[in-house]
Amino acid sequence: MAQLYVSLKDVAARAGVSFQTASKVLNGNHKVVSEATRERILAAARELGYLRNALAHGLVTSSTYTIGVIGDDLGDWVLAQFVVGAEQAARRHGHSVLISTTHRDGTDFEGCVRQLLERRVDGILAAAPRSEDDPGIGDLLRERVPAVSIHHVPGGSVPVVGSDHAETGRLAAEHLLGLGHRHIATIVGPTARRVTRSRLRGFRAALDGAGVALPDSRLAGADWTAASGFAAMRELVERDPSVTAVFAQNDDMATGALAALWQLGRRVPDDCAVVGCDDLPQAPFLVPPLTSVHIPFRETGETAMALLLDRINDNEHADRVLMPVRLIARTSTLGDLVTDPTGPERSGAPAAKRTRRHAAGSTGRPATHPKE
Amino acid sequence: MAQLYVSLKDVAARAGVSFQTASKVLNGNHKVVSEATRERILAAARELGYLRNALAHGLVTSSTYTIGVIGDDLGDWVLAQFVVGAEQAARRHGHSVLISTTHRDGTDFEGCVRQLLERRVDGILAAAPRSEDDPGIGDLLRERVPAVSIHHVPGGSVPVVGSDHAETGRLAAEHLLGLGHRHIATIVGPTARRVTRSRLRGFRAALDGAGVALPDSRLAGADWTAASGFAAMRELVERDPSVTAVFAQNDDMATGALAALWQLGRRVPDDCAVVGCDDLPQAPFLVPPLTSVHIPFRETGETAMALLLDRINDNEHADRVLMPVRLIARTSTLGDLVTDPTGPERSGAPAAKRTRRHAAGSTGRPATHPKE
DNA sequence: GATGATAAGGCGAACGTTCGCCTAACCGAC
DNA sequence: GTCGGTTAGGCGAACGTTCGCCTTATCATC
Repeated sequence: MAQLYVSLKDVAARAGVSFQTASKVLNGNHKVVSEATRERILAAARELGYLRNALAHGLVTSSTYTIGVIGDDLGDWVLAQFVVGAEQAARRHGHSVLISTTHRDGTDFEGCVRQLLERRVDGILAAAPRSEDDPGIGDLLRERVPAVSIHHVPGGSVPVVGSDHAETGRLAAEHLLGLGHRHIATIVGPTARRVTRSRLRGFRAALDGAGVALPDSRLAGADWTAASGFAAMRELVERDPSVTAVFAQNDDMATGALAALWQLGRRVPDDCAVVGCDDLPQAPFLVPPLTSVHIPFRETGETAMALLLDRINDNEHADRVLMPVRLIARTSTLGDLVTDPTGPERSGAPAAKRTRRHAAGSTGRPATHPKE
Repeated sequence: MAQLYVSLKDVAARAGVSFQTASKVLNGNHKVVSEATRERILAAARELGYLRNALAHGLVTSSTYTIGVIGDDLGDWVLAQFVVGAEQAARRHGHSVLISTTHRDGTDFEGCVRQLLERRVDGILAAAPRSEDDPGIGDLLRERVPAVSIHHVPGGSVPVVGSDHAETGRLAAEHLLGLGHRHIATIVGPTARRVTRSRLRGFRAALDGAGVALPDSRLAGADWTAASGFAAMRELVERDPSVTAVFAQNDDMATGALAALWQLGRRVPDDCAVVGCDDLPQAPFLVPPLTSVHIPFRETGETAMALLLDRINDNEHADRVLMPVRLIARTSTLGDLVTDPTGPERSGAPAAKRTRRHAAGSTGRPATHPKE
């Protein structure tokens, strides 16, 4: 930490030129000096360990090659995936990422924006679901720099990159219907969230299409956590013991549901099938391996960042992007049809539709399934 | 995005003062102007939406109130927790966080440092386990700004905040020994990693102390993923079917181990108890709920950032901090003793030590459960 | 009525860049 | 021997701040 940073002046002095000339050379402005002095300058920079001062650079060019990312809580695996994807895309284009997380209650969005704008970020990427219906957010994001969000932003003019939530619900419903289920329940996230409502809409529409009802007794609210999924599942079974399948709107809640069913002594999927959503990395290794709708979070982040960079560079760009989702079928709905969690994934409905099993098990899970 | 940013000059013009005076007032330099002009300046700033240019500010004060965080892969839940904790601590002290992730292979550490230094961060927090034994890293981190790491850094002079890995291994071993297990196996992470070796050292020492051997046949290598834990568990059982307990060095591998045991038809914990490490949020909701050593990742990040800020401010600071770890006992080792995954956690060894159960009618599942 | 203290705020310089224009030297050609 | 063109590099200004010192006006005091 001895003498900290060397400036252009230092480099220029050592090379015997003016600092402006050094600047030109170090910016790759080839044709402006002789090969000899060019070499001298580059050598001096190298020897002195010159690192351009991005502050000064940004001050004069008024662009910082830095993108601000606002997130609610990066401790959340899903949100973290977005950010990772976004960071990688940014880095590929020579940009850095400044992160700013809202307070626990999700209210400090404005403070985040301010913090980023003071640092003169070139653009803002919002990953703040809790603020999706706050009307002020739109104004903040429209204010000074280009923005892109991965959640709804009131008022428009902020492009959104997301996935097709209704399709997600539809996939889950059709998978269960295809397996012959008719008594189907669902565990949903907070109803204030758009994603909750959209997934439910798609889910319900598919059931309706098949003439299957979704009464309130088969709908339980939760808050995305495994604990809430656990409680919701118990509640569902208590309200209507005839339920044979459940769709949880995310894998954490599905994990809780599996735990509840296990504790209640209900076999999965024989007594009750479970479909999750998100396809977390551990989904194939839950007991039993969890069927889930895969959402490409990382790719969503990459796409969102790419779109933002296009906007910043005044390139053409879409106003809205929907990433594709797909269902990965595993044991929690298929039963014995799938035996190896490490094996190749199955997509969509099982190749051979079949009625629900009742046979008690030969191998495998039995130990944990006492009713036999 | 109309006219972008307003400068101090604009504010000053509107208030009818020089921009330097406006600067003083906006920096809270109270006693230097009359109350009236003070009000006028503040009003002008508010009306114009003035936001200080952090670039210019940093240029002259040579401090940016920005901390660089280098991480290997924030998609990893554990690493993300560190970063979240760090970000929150930074934010509490008015600092922002610039993140920079190494390439997939973990080699681009130098590029990350460079990127951060160009932006003149006030300090660097390293969370890059893959570089823990790269001798060059130490030199880079010592070079220009204060640094703190949450992993070993060769060469010293970079404070490290971490947890006591040997203690972690010891806790797991003693818990299993206390339950009467004697045929104990372990699934370890990559042996190149220090954490792997330390946890193994503590684990082995505790077994040694109890006169229990840990032959190579009871040791399986894996790579932290659930898939590798799954494979390792199958291997362990195949090599030595008499094993009655296993300690996996993280919860993902433990999750894979649970899946493998389930697939093999072995009851947990009756046939084989499982202890994990990390205490992921879903651990209480695995089937069965997983006993695990809790590591305070978030708090580690907070502590590391606090230490870094102390260093930056030339306050006194420790050279090494070890965060406390504790074992949370759940069904995967205790069996029926624990019935409610949502209930209060149990810490340490079970209140009443007991020999292993053999009761056949028991199911590995809550006795409270409707078997009626 | 000169003196000195205090209050209120102006002013120049510096931070490290980029950018566009300017200059000096050299060279060949008419 | 003057002209025009090219090559190599210098130079001033600007970006938006902070900081320390300077100036002016006001006012009580001797």
